[in-house]
Amino acid sequence: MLNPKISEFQKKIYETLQKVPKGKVTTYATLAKAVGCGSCQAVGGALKRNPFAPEVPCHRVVKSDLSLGGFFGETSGPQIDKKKQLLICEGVRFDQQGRVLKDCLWNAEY
DNA sequence: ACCGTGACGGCGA
DNA sequence: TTCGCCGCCACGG
Repeated sequence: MLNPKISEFQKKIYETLQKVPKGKVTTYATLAKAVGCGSCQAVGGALKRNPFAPEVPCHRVVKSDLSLGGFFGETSGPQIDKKKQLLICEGVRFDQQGRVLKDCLWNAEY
């Protein structure tokens, strides 16, 4: 549905995520700070149960160490591979370590 | 590089 | 409705 009942907490996360331009990625910690939350895991949990799958680009969120992190509840597997391909498709580059290049990170500290 | 702890929200029993 | 446990993490030792 377009209007499921969600908490303001998740709403903020989704809006912040939508501010991330295509071809760029952000981290859980950055999102957590953006919403004023001290827990990065809470952010991940919200994305995990993200009711707006294609609407909210949850695939543009990576871990603070620039690794892909998880995707739809899978820390590894076909979902993660899909996530990687999706990011590449948007223009995000990866190194041989499977990490996102830092210049692809979205600077939210303006 | 690895393991343990910290922190916050959501969901299940 | 309340309590407890888990989770797409982060960071320090």
